[in-house]
Amino acid sequence: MAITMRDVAQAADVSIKTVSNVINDHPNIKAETRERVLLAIEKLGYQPNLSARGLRSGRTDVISLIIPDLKNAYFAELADAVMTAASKRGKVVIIEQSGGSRARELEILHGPRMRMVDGVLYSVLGLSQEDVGLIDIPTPMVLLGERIFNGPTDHVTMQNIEASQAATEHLLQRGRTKLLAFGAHRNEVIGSAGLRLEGYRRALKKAGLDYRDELAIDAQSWHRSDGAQAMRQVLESGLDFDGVVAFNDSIALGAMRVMQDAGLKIPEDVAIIGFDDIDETRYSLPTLSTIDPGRGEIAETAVAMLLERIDGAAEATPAREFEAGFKVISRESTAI
Amino acid sequence: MAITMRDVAQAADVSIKTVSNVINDHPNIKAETRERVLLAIEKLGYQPNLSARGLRSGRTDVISLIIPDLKNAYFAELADAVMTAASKRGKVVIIEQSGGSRARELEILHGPRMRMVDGVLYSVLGLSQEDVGLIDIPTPMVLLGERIFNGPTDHVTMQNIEASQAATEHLLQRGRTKLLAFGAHRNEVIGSAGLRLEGYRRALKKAGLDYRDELAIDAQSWHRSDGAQAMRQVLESGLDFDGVVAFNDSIALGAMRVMQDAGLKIPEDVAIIGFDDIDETRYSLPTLSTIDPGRGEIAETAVAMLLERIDGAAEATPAREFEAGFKVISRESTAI
DNA sequence: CCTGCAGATTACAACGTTGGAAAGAATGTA
DNA sequence: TACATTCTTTCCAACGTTGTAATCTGCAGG
Repeated sequence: MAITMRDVAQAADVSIKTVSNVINDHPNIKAETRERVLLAIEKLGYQPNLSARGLRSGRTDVISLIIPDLKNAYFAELADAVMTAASKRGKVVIIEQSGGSRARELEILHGPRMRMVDGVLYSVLGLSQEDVGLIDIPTPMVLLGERIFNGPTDHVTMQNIEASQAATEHLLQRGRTKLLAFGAHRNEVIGSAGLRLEGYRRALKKAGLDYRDELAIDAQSWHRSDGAQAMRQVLESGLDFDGVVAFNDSIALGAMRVMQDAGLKIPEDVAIIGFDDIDETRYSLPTLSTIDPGRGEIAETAVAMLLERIDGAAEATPAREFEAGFKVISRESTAI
Repeated sequence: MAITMRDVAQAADVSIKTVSNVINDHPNIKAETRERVLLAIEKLGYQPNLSARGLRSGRTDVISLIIPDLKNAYFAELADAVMTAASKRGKVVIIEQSGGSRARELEILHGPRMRMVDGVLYSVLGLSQEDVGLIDIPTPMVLLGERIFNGPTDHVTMQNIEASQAATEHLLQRGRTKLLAFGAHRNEVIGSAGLRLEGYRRALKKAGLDYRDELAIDAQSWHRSDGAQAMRQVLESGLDFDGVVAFNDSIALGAMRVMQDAGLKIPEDVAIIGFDDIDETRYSLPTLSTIDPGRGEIAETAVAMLLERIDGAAEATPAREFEAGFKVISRESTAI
């Protein structure tokens, strides 16, 4: 049916192996022979069978990206960055959505699909630190995110504490002192919420302010609706505040919307800063100050590390931790 | 190294083929044997080698989704819908981003990666009707979008004209008569822009209003920034209007932002409706009325059609055209 | 003219799985 | 008991490619 190496070999009057050698750029091929083979490939429109290659060589040039949810702008942008980085290096990406569910993440990690890819980028959400033993799978892996540290694999993340501290200081510098830590998970120590809360506390402390627990506002999952919901409760409770450090952009946008509905002016009455620098923050009303988490750098580094593991180039290297640089992006929502 | 069927066969004391038969649910296997094999699989943690299976059977259970850009909310949501539909049927999805470039789309369509997937869902942007000959590839394919009609393959799309007409009527019913057709491409006949403009015209005509060319506002690519940019020009020009039919949500949101900056009240001064029902429209200020294009139905149908083609179930059936149903979603931006 | 050697090409096996057909076991019928 | 029939299992080959090792070619040096 389809054209195989056999057909090319026949057309170019060489052996199948020579065709393979030409395709794989092996040394010691006469220029004239190479020419002839390439011509035949061109003429017949030959395309290699990647399943066969995968079977024989153990490589598929496919990597898997496990993320909670593509509808979430942060992950959509991360996926884009990863695919771009992978594409540069000749790899394609299979995206697997976990929904952030523990069971689903384990299912994916231990499913047969893992055997079809050369490696995995795993953005952890469902598992947590005590599950560190469960992520030791035979497929090369690079971990993303803040849920598991010091695992058996390379790990790429952002400077959560430092960035959150910087975001908080950004508001403090503008004279705001009654700052909500918006999107906290109080029982969490690591994890994005835990680390960002820690950064918030450090900034307060450095400024000589007391941490007040009632200013830490819970919002379990970080969707826009959660931010809206949480802010509605805050306003009802009559809590007094003049600034919001939101732990991601989506809840910041949700909260902003609710505050505006309630007649609060941003940034005059309340200044607000988010986290992630999703595209939308540049177009909201007002535009949202935020933290650029270095998504491009994260994706590039993660893909590069993964490929080193796959190639065995980093064989001897122990598990690495990498933190991308961040930037405070100042926009209208804190332009006081 | 890894566990193969051979190991399982040995452990269960049966032949390799019996293991294969059990895995593939072949008829005529003694319950006791099946039990024994499954136990061995469990015990050894066997995972099938998908490359080998792909080579032998010609199936990989992977489908490819070609879209312009994952950062675009519409496509992120479409990708999510497609992956969910595919996952239900045991398939995974490789996403390929084309950037909407003609060259890149052709490269993907004719690249070797096409041979690794069972089928393709191709959301056309770079190619157009006169390229219809170029999309006749050996891999089963279902076309998405409005750029190419009556191609050699199945095609799933939305009711652009009808939906745009309904959106326009939605504003007309609310007493607005000076409506911008926002995001038009005047030279286009088919394509989303062309069809949506046609729907706009039909609604005007039906209401006994004249089509005025100066109200058709160009915005080439439909990103938020294009909407903002185009609206800035409209406002500068002093054009008089009281309603906007935006041809997608992103440009609607961009335009809304610019109008608000200029002191216009929405919906009091200008009512606006978008297209696509992306998540963000539920949280913008004001929330944006829009058209739900039936994304879920589109994804489900497209995947189902593709699988029928792959299975050969629709072998005899000629190329099909399917239009998903739409809904007008009325929100604050048109709540007059 | 033979030998040695590097460069170029090829033969062969193997990767792990499944399709097809043959062989073997179990059951029913005369 | 013998034989036909059905169910169950196995044997063999093949999918298209690449790694290993072997072969072959041409040429320099003695």
